[in-house]
Amino acid sequence: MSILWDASNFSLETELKEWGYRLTPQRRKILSIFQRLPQGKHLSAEDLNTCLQHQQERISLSTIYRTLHLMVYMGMLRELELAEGHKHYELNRPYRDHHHHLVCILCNRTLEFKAPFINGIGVEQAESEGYRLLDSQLTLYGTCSDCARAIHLTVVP
Amino acid sequence: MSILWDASNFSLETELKEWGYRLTPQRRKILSIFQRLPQGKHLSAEDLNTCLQHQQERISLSTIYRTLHLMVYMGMLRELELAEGHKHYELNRPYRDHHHHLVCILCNRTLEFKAPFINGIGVEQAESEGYRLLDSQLTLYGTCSDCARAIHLTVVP
DNA sequence: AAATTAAATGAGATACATTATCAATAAACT
DNA sequence: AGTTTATTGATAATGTATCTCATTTAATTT
Repeated sequence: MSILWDASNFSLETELKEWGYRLTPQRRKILSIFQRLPQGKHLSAEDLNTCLQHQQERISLSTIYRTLHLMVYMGMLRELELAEGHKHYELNRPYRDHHHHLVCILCNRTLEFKAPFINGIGVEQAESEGYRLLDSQLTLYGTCSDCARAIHLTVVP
Repeated sequence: MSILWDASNFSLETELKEWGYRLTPQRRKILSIFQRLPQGKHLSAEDLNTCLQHQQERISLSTIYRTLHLMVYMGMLRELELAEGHKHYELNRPYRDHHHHLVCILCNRTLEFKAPFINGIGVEQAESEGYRLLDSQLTLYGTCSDCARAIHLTVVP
């Protein structure tokens, strides 16, 4: 299985069945929220929770975390390690908008950029070690120009 | 400033002074631990804490966290975002062993690999946005062959 | 060499994200 | 419909990291 699966011809039900998992309303609902998310938008577990509450859905935090893990494991979601102290998730759709991140370690401002050939490196490296690749992320850490300027007026946290 | 600085001709004292920070025994001690670490080895804040205790050094956790942040900011350390739920740190010595990671999201087994040209992409992208690049990390997430085999006998956490 | 001042430290409290436990529930299969 | 077993929900527990503030100390000045 490659990370390049197509979101359009995709059934949560058959995907779950393949792995021996069950189709539940909670899993259906959570996936549908990610599928309706605008390009480049990603949610934390807490974000997802409040989002569900706004839709009058009551899914426990335990289930939210469990479902996120499951969907990362099955390759439906990407888990983003940014710099805010909690993880973010988004649909894993490399065909449409697989992207990477440039993060300011001081203010956490994050810019996205594309680097299509990274995926090739990832697949090659993973397969050579016998891994099934789920996601590849290039993250650049630095300081943005605003912070570089501000740092001389204040102290590092 | 580039991320390609040379660890051999390097003085913590002058580096700190350049940024307007003070040289303290705690900072000296913490850096020296990283400098004596074997290739490819990285420590979490907790690891560092127990390591210091074994050496009869008593440095508070607050100071440990503050020093790690400071040294990442000054470019002496890399902060690694792997999959264990806490960050790891290692000396930032791109000349000698700048490497990337392939992580199994189930057992956290981590392999290192090199991809020298990644750095070029990083510098280019960061500079085009006015960032000062501190580190670039390509992280591949997947499942290793052992876990892929084991998963059919058990349940996803 | 003492006095000054501002950065740095330590200890503890605190916040926050995530995981564990376990009884109750409900998919999927017979 | 009945059975099995994955899944859920509520809550407690864990663990990483941050905040606060009084105390200490490095660097600078007199």
